[in-house]
Amino acid sequence: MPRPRLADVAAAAGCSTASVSLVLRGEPGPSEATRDRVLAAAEQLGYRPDRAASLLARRRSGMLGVVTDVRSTFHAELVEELLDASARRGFDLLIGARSPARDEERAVETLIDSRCEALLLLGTSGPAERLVALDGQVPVVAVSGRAGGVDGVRVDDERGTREATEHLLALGHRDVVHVDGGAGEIAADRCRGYVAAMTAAGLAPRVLRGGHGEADGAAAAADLGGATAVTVFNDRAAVGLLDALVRAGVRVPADVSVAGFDDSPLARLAHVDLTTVSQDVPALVANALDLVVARLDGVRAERREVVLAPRLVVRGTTSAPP
Amino acid sequence: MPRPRLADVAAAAGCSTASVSLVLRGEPGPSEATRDRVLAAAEQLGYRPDRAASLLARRRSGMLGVVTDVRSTFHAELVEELLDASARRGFDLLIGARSPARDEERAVETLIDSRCEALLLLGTSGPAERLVALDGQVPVVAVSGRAGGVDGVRVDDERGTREATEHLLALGHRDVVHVDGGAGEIAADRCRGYVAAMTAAGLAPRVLRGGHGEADGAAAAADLGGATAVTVFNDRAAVGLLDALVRAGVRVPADVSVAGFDDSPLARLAHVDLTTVSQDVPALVANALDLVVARLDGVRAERREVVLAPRLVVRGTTSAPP
DNA sequence: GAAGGGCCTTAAAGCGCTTTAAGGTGCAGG
DNA sequence: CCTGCACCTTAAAGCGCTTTAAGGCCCTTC
Repeated sequence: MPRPRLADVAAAAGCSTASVSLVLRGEPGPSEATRDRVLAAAEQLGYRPDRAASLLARRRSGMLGVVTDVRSTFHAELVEELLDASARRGFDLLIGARSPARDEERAVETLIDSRCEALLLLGTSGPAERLVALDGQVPVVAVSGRAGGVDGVRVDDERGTREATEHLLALGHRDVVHVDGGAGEIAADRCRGYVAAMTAAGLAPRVLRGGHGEADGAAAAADLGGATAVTVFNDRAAVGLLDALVRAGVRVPADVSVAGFDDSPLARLAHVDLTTVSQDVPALVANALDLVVARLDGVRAERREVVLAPRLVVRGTTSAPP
Repeated sequence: MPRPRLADVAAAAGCSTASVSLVLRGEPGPSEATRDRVLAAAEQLGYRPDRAASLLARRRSGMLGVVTDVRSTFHAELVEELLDASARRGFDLLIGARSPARDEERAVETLIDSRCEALLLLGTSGPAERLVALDGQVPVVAVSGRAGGVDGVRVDDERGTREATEHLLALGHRDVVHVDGGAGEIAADRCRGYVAAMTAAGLAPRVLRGGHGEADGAAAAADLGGATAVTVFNDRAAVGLLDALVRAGVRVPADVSVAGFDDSPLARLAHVDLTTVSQDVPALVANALDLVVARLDGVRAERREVVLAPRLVVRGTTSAPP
């Protein structure tokens, strides 16, 4: 018994393949009676549509293009979630890696070339006019990055570090420093949140030079001075800092409290147990896909930006000052 | 200018679409002259085949089914690599999760139902006759598990722990214990490797009850006795053990050396830096896909089993005994 | 020179689904 | 009783590619 096709269902339901197609996709047209018969027949035969044929007939590719920065673990997380979430919505993912050498424009070209129906740019910082032009060709959504003129989804970074800092202040810390993430919009936002919380509390902010990686965080360990608490640009740098502190015999959180940003899997490890700010990757991804789908279905034309609230996750690396 | 199709290339090359199709897929038939013209035309037009149409016409789905144990991080690694490697070979992956509640047979059913062309069973332990029967329906490859009667790819687990143990013995350790992984073929193999190395060295083996997770490893910490070195079933358990030791004030590797198994990302973290046995996930996956492809292309009929050599990765958790 | 045989090439028939335009049907209104 | 209209339904034409069977062409061979 070969697998049933549309025609088999049609035969069983006593109608045409056109009707079956309409019913199974929930399109308007067929009457209630036809609908019932078709659904019953499909169910009874265990019918499963053929994706390739469907895509072919509707002239779609079923592919979404993603441009990601190869070096970012946060992007890796986003991609992983995207892989899942987009599969659930019936899309395949084509991943275009961007690196210092191979810039975004190039990656985008390849993706468009490969019939992607829409593009998700992770952490893009391209000039607005380029993005808008691109958006003219194919729907574009900027995920976790500044979205100049195109749809975007991101977490409120400023609020994230602000809340982390406020958490430390509430614990009684006064000398709180921030290890920043170097250049870039996101690092600037996070730094701003820290500064805002400190100034609001009438305290003087102090920012240490940092970066995206473990080594950057570790390097900052020497400059803490008398600080009893630190907010760090991201989890990787925070873990580096943590490691340097432990090796130096500094107890965390007894002597120094540390808070990261991202809630990466790293932070969740039992023996790291880092207090951090969660970006809610699933929500970020789900929203991005919603935007994409809405555009593809032609439901919406105007630009939209979604800003999600960050969520402070308090774990074991923060406590009251010594 | 809409994207070129086969007919456009045919027109440009002055031949039929049939010839173009043959040439582009490297099938025999067309003459050298035709081949050249077609390739030139395709290149010139920037032709890219339409996967959906191609799959449809050749009655294939382009999908591979993978059955994985949701709880295993090692499986997660395999899946991640598979995602990549199979995409490169033009396959989509359909993942069927297996858990204590939802057994392998069920997952397999769904996958076959969804038109998968072949199945990759991760860590299966199904009875040989069931696997063979399944193999009759669709090519099956057992990855990292005992392959009863069907194609299989795995690492030599016994040799892995044997080499890890030998490494510790070579460092001068005498009192080496093994924390095992509970029931299962793999745990048994690894345990056997440890025992073999110890007996060969004229020492008495001592095996502690363990398991797959961090907690299992941590629990074993209390039972080490005077042991100066430990080989652990897998990295997760080893990290748990490590954590328990550090918290108890035991220095690693100064007081106790620890070796894991899997070379998971966990082991590679700077502040874990675990000596472990690498399974070479990319090789495992590449071999598995080779087996699948060979079967699908009908190149081979007889069963084949690939056993890869493990590789000891010496990092910072092992050193000479105190 | 006819018959036979390699080699290439191609027309045409799908693959399983979507979509569009045309064809019923039944009922209200004239 | 004929129109007109609103609703359903369906035949048929693809989507872009693969594949098969048939056809051409040009040598050989007798």
